[in-house]
Formats: sequence, structure tokens, C-alpha cells
Amino acid sequence: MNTQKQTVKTLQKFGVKPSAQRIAIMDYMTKHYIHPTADTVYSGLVSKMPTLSKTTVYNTLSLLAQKKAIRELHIDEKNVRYDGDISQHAHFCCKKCEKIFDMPIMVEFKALEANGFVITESHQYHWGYCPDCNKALK
Amino acid sequence: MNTQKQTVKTLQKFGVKPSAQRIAIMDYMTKHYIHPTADTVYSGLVSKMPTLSKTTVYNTLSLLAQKKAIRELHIDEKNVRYDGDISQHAHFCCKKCEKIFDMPIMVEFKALEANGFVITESHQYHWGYCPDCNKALK
DNA sequence: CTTATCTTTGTAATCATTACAAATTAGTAA
DNA sequence: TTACTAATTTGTAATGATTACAAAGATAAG
Repeated sequence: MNTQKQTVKTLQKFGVKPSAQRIAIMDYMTKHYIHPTADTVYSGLVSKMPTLSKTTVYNTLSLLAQKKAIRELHIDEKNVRYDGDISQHAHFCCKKCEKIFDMPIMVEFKALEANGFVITESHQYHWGYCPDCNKALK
Repeated sequence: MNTQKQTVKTLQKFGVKPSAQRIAIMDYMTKHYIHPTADTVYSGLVSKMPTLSKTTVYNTLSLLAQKKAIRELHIDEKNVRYDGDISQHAHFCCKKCEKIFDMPIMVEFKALEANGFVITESHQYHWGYCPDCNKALK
């Protein structure tokens, strides 16, 4: 459904000049809502694109996040993770299995511009135990 | 006002056995609400406690966070930061000057225990431009 | 005092991420 | 096409925060 052409359009919409690598990476991100690390993205693409460099993956994910085509998550203390789903939602990280789950936003964000702060991005992170791990703990 | 004895009591309240190093570090955290990194804490203490090891600072901050005597912040992508103020509040990181500010939480978090998730900790992070940097940008 | 346990220390690794310069690709104009 | 310029990609080598680990030191109980 997400043809290459649509991905090109998406990139352009966010002000990112398309290239084979950028298309592949953006495409991966919109098809894998798994909050992958740069390394995971690289592993998922390198077989189809053998010349792909890890540096390019790092740079491109960073660029896409800066252009707000994807989101950069800091819920995992070990690695930066990226989310191709840019709709408003919170994240949950299980302290046992370390899986990351999407969560509804419970708190509405309101810019505090009155105080002179300009908020361009807000994240809500939760930690705890996911249903499976919680069950296993009992 | 925060005597050594009070710090000992605080540590005990959170289930942390007091020691000279732990008291010094906890004391520092309750007196410096500056969201310091482990390195900053080390630098702030080593002159008064010359044998202090950086490893101890890392381990102790981690322990204190695990026991919920302090909070571990992941709003700064480069370093883990710690907050001695454990009252409910959000954080803001200026993308220009990289200073970290406290922010009010706008709504209470509610655990999603109904779905089987057990939330033990929630953080709300904002990024953008602080009043000073915002003014300077214009 | 002795033994067992807990804590601290210092050094050496780890490893995700970044810096950098060379190589490649794309874009443009003649 | 060709030549020139700019943007992108690549691979390797650093960076630097954090952790692993084992030895040394402190503490508590008997």
C-alpha cells in the first residue's frame, strides 16, 4: 500500500530530499512500528541494499527526526529508538523484557508559551511491567 | 537545614544503608536541584572527599534512583541526569542552551492497570526554546 | 580478634554514536 | 555529452559515558 512514490512524497512533505537510502529508511520506518534502534534498521535493510552504511542510517534517522518525519525516543537507556508513527501517543517500557509499547496519551500537552517557553516537542514515558511480565512475576 | 542526620533518615526511609559516600551524594542531590550528571556530582564532591571514586558516584546514583530517593532523567541525550526533587513535575530541555528546567505537570498520571500494565514511573519531557534563547533567536 | 558481608576504589573494557575525509552520486549549465 | 559544483554516502577511526571486575577497605556480629 505504501508505494515508493508515496514515501517520496512523504519525504518531500517534511523537507527531506529523497535518495535511495532515505526512501528505504523512511519506508522501513512506516512499515515497522517496532521502535527500532539504528542498528535494527540497518540490519533490516542491509540485505536488500548491501552497500548501505551504518553511518548513513544514523545520519538519516537523525535527519528524519529533526524534520519531524519520525520521532526519536529516549525511553530505552541503552539506545536511541525511533518511531515511524508520529501520531500523538505515549510510550511504555517494560523493566523486565524491555519491550516498548504504545500507550494512549493521558495528559494533554499545552505549550507554556505564556512563560516565554516555546515547546516544540513533548514526550511522555512510562516504565513498569507489561502484562506478560507482570503475570510471570506472580 | 538539611543536617547529616536528616540525610541518614532519608536514606533509611528509602531502604538505603547509609555510608559516608551515600550520605554525601544524597546530601548533594537534595541541596543542588540542578539535574546534575554523575560527573557533575563527582566534581562537586571530590574536593571535600578526595578518595571518592567516580564508579561509586555512578553506582550510588543508580542505587538511589532504583530506591526512588532521586529520579533518573533521560531528557538529555548525551548524559543521564539525576533529580533530587522527587515531587511530581515535568522537565523541559532547551535545544539551544541545553539547560534543563522544571515544569508543572498539567494533569495527574493515571496508571493503566486495567489493561494489565503496572506503571511504576512516569516522566514527561518537553523540548524547545527557553525564554532567553527564544528572545535571542528573534 | 576473626570471620563474613557489604561497600568502595581504580583500571580496563564496552559499545553506541559521531567525526572526518575520501568516494560516489546527483544536478546544472554549456 | 561533458565539465563543474554541491549534496550524499561510505568506511574507518575516534569519542566518551557508562559498566565490569577484582582487589582493597570498612562494617557488624559473635
